[in-house]
Amino acid sequence: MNDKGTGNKNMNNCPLTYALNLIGGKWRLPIIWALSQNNTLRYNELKRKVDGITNMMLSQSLKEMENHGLVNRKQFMEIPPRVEYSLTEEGKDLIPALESLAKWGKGMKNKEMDRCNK
Amino acid sequence: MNDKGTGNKNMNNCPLTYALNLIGGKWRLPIIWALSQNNTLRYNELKRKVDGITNMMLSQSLKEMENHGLVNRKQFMEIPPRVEYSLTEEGKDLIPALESLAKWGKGMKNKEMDRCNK
DNA sequence: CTGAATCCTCCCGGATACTG
DNA sequence: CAGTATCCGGGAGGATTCAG
Repeated sequence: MNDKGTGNKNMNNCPLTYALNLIGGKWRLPIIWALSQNNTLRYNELKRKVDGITNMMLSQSLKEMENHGLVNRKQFMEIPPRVEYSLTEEGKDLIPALESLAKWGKGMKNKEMDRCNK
Repeated sequence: MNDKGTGNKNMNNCPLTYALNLIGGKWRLPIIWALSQNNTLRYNELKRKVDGITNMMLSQSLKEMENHGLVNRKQFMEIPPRVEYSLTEEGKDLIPALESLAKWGKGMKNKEMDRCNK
């Protein structure tokens, strides 16, 4: 399996680095975020929510996250094809941690603006 | 300022992405971690704690994090030169969020091993 | 509609050498 | 001791095209 994002050897025992590898990369977080706000989303719905993403990046990211147990993929044998994506329980467990990080990031952003306006 | 790591345009309003930009990259997290376990560290002490990092990466990462208000840099006008690094209050505020993420990552890692051993 | 395959570009991160 | 300067390769990410 590939280690995208923050690949690091010396901290292999660090679960933090492991977590960052799972949600790192340019698109994974936006995808998770979109999925967290909807029970299930079809491929093209997801593509529309994550603005600017290409088919390549979306399908690749989804596949990787599915392999990591973050995302459920449910395929319906129909014509036209229908595939629904959703977060697994593990994926949902991630949300609180992300919100905590987001809260911190918001604070940092404000302080940055303060610095610039001074 | 440069947007290393997970640079993303469409999610600029997302504080989560902002946070990830601050702690992304290959070395920032290991550095933060080392600093979080010591009140202050000198340059070379830090370099020894973060195994494998080069001068270039260490000084660059430190400078960026200092600019972002994560790290304090205290320089003593002495011979030989002495510089001490520490986390700012904002940097310390990050630790709980990271621990939350680490906890999640640990759980994910265990499940991955389960999958492989089956 | 839901992807896969190929090719290509850009820049992060590393090696090495040098400085006050 | 605490960094900087310069050059360079690899890999993540993107555009385009094709397929079931």
